[in-house]
Amino acid sequence: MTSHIPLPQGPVTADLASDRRRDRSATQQRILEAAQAILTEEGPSGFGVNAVARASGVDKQLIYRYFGGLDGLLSGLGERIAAWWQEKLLQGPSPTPMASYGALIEALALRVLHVMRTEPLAVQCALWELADNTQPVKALAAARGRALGAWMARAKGDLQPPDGVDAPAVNAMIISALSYMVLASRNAPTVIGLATDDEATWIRIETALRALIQGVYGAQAR
Amino acid sequence: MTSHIPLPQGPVTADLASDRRRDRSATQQRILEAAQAILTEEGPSGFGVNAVARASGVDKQLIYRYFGGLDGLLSGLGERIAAWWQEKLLQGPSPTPMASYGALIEALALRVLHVMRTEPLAVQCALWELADNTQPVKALAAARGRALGAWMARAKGDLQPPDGVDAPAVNAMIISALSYMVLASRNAPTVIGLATDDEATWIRIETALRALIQGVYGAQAR
DNA sequence: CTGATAAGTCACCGATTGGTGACAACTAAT
DNA sequence: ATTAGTTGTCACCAATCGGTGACTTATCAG
Repeated sequence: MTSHIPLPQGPVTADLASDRRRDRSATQQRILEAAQAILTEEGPSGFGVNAVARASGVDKQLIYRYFGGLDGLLSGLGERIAAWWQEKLLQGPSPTPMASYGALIEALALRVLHVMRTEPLAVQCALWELADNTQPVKALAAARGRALGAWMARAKGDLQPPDGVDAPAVNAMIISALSYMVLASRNAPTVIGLATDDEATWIRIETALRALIQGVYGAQAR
Repeated sequence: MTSHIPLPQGPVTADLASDRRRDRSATQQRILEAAQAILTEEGPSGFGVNAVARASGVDKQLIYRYFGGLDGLLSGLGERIAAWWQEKLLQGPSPTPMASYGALIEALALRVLHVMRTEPLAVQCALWELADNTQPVKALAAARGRALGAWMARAKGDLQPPDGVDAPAVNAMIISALSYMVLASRNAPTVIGLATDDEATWIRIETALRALIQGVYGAQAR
């Protein structure tokens, strides 16, 4: 936040600003941190070599040297964000084995909703995945998918969905619904007739979510 | 498609190319058509004054004269697309009064899914609404909302959702789920673990959709 | 202390963007 | 036929983009 301005740092004969010693890996780190910050704050459209160089106070030439260009930078950022997803999903109420399959999905859905609503980076990533289809961005989507899968595996135990219900399809729809509503609520005060700028609406959404899940997976053990 | 190249048309003393007589409203129409085509084919990121001018074979100066710039062009395009939405939603199986509230929502959801899957413009509009928050784009979203509402009003009759179910919230989630899945399937072969590049998966999604709706709105009259 | 090499810096490139000013060509009313 | 006003055309602008070449400066092995 404080280093967004490319410090004056003496044009010639720089004798100050040398508190930042020459350190390749530290510079790489600075670049990646700035890249993540840019994506978080400005979104995919504001992302680029120039913006990252500006925000990190590092000459863009170094981005090319260390990451080989925009694609390389994206790949590096992708790895960083993949780790971030793991952390964000796994933290919070620990995914202990659940009482029923419905409860498991409910917990997962609520967790996803919470992360999407509180983490701008999550939203920007989702947005990017929808708008862009270049390889590094696809890797981002894959990383999120893995994080979700890991969470499921940890919490599932030996629970099984009821017979006659296509659990993967239903689950995908539920996660999709939440993702879309959070994305859409960013730019519009009302989404499909729901006033998403009102906090009470999100309580209604959570309730509706429970109703949907109970409806398909049964009102069994809760 | 054929007029993407800005026809040579004699730099001086143009005696041909005058089959296109000087006609303001016709030119405006050409511009709007090209704008819609660009949005449909290239998406929001490819949209711009230069692109539209190029595609329509019209000098971009005229875009500024007749629409007052990019924002004005977007507004004009917005009106055009609002009408398009009305048409697309209302065509197909006419929204006759349904047997039950669940059946009504199911029909609406299937209609939306069909339009989203078969009309690239619908997808690009949704994408644009998510990525951009400028006024003309917001108007686009509002237009779609109105089209949906009109469909509902026409088909609803005096049906009422069962007591104890927050119908607006549930409906919004269902439409959101479908929207997100279609959007996400554009760039990724698999969405939340679902292979959306396989047509069979979409049948599963429709089935899951019915299960969800019956779950909340009851298995009553079908 | 001396070089070689890596790290950092700066000035540029071509392309593209949204946007304007000035001018030529056509149309229509007088 | 002359003229006024519209329509179309073209050349330009500043800003930004991703990307590169060439330079200075610091670090460290010998």
